[in-house]
Amino acid sequence: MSISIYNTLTRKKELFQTIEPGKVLMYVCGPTVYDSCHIGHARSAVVFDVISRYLKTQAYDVVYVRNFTDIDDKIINRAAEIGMDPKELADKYIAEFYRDMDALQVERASFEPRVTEHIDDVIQLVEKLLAKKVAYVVDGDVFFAVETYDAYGKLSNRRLEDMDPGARVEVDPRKHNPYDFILWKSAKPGEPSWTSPWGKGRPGWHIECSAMSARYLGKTFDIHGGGRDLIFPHHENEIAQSEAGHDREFVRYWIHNGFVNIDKEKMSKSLGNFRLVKDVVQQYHSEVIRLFLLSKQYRKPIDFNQTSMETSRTALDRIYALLLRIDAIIAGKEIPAKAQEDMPFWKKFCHAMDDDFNTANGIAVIFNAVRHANRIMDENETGTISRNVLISLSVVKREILRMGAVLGIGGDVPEAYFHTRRESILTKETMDANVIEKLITDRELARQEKDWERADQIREQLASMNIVLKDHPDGTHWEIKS
RNA sequence: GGCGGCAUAGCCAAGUGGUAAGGCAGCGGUCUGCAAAACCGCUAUUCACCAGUUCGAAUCUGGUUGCCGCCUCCA
Repeated sequence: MSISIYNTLTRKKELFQTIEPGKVLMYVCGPTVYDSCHIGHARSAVVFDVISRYLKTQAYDVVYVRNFTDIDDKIINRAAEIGMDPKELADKYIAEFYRDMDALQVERASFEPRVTEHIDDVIQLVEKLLAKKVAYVVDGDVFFAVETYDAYGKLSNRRLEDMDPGARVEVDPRKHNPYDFILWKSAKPGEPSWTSPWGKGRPGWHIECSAMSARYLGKTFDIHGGGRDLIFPHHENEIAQSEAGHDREFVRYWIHNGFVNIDKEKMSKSLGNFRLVKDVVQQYHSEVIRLFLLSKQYRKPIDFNQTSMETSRTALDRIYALLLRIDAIIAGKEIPAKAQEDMPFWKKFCHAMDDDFNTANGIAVIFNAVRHANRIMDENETGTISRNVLISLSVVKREILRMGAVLGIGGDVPEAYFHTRRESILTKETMDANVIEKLITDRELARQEKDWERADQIREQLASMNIVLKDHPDGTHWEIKS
C-alpha cells in the first residue's frame, strides 16, 4: 500500500506518508455561507469525499475537518441587501449546504466547525502574530506583514516583486505592503462584532482556517485541500500565518481540485451560468453527478454540459443493469463464502486510486468488472448454473459494490434506480404507466398467437412514445429512452 | 508583465520511457420470431506541429502554434 499524491507545494507527485502512522489529518476549506452551492462546490466536496472514503478503505483513521465560514464581508453585504440578519443568512445556507451534500451523498466530515464558534482561537493566534512582530495594528484593524515571512509565495510559486498589485483592487494605503492582508477587521456600526484587544471586530478573511485547523488537527497536519482558486491568496496566507505563528511546518500535502466549466465557459456572475446543486440534483440522479465529476482527473478542469451528463447516465445505467442481472441469478441462492479473498478488480482499482486518486482509471476498472460479469452470465445462460459460477458472480458483485462505495456509486437498489427514473420521466412526460402496461399485455397476447405483425406494430407504437421493450423469459420489461 | 496548466479516435477521457485503458456514439457478427440488452470483432500504425536525447517517446529536452487558469469575489 503506497499512495502518491500530487502536492501543489512541490508541484509533483510524492509518496504519501502520514505524520502519525495509520492516521490522516485532513482539512478542507468549506463554503462561505452567503449563497447556494453550485456544481463547482459539488466537485470539491465529492473529490474530497472520495479521498476520505478511499483512505478509510486503506485502513487509515481519517480525521476530516471541513469548516463553514459563517461571518465575512460577503455574508454581511448579502444580508444587508435582502434585509436579513447575517446569522440567519448563514444558518439558512448552512442548512441548504447540508441538504445539497446529503442529496449528493457526500459524507459528513469528522468536524464541521464554524468561525463564529472559534473567535477566541482567532484572537489568540492574532495576538501571537502581533507578539512576534509579523503583524501590525492600524485603527483597530490588524494586518499580517508579508515581508516578514520569507517563504511568502511558496505555494502559489510567485514572488512579491513579480505580482501586479492594484491591478484589480484598490490597495489600502494603510498597508505596509500591498499584499499585507487583514487578520482582524474592525466593525462598522451595526455590523456583527466580537470584543478583541483591538476593539470590536471580526476575523479577517484567512485566519479562521489557521485557527480552526490548529484547534482540531494540531499545528502540523497531513492534507489541506480546496479548489484551485484558493491557492492564492487564501492558502498562501494561511501558510504565512500558521508557520509564522507556530514556528513549524503547517501542511504536508496540499491538494487542489480543478474548476467546473459550463459549456466550455467559466461559471461567473457576469455570464449568469451558475448551475446550482439543488437544481442539478432535480435533473440527474446523484450518482450520475458523482460519476460525471469523477470521470476526469480531479486536478483538471471538467466541462459540465448536457451531453456529458447524459453520457454519464447511460454509463451508470450499464452498471445498474449488470447488478440487476446478477441479482436475478443469485437471488435466494446459498452462495458459499469461500474463495472471496482474491479480488482482482478491487486490487486494480486500489492501484488506480493509489496514483493520486485516479478515479477515471478506477471507473475503467469497474467497467472491466461489469464486462467480466456479463460475459460469465452470457456463457452460462442455458442449463443449471454451477456453484463456481454463482461464487464468481457473487464475488464480482461484491467487488463492484466495494469499488462503487469508494466513489459513491452503485449504492442504490437496482430496481429502485430504474424505477425512480421511470417515474420521474412518466410524470414529466405526463404518461400513464397503466396505458403502457396495457399495450404490453396486448402485445404479449399477440405474441402468444404468433401474430408477429401486430406484436411489432404495438412495439413500434411504444417506441414512438420512447418506450423500449426487453423480452425476457420471465416477461417483458420496459424502459423509457431518454 | 509574472506564474502555471492543457492539446490523445466522431465526442468525453486514462496513460509521464517499452510499443495506445474505459465510457458514449457508429459499423459488422452471435443471440432473438423481429427487437432491446449482453457478448465478440472492427473503428487512433498513432497521441497539435518541428527538431533533439534514447535501442526505444504520447510520455524526456528545446522550439513553434492554439486554448485555458491565476496574480487579494470565487470550489
